[in-house]
Amino acid sequence: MATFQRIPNQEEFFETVWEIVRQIPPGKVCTYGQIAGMIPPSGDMNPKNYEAFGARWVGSAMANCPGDVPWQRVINSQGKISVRGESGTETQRRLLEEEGVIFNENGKVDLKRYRWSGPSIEWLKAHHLSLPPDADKPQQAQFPI
DNA sequence: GTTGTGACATCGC
DNA sequence: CGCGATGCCACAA
Repeated sequence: MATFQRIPNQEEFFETVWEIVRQIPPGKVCTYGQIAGMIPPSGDMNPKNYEAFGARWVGSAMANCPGDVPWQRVINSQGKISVRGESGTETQRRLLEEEGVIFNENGKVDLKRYRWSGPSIEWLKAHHLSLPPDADKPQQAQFPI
């Protein structure tokens, strides 16, 4: 495994996504874009394009994820659930609430509080991944609730 | 080979 | 804050 700087195919990409998602601890959430940002784009693709569509591929990976992947901890950048299917949305919300994640009146999660900082640097290096852009960035923003 | 579409992100109104 | 439009990749039919 390991040692790939570009994404040979969708399967590799999916595996990497799943591996990252498995690192998310209970009670924490992560955004599609954040995960995509940890995975270097394939050499064949413009970084800009990857940035625009990488998050979707993460979503595709979730749609086909194995049973041991905590997919419920992956939400969109708005702190909202994007799972297709209403039953799926309910399931995801319930699972997160079981882990202690609180949803506000708008059905959104406070990302500033529950956002996963990302895996350890060593873990990223071991998988030849990039550091999340906002890993150590101080989080100051609104608190809509 | 063409068309449709996706578990997204961002900006504008 | 909510909703609509836009961007523009890869894959399935």
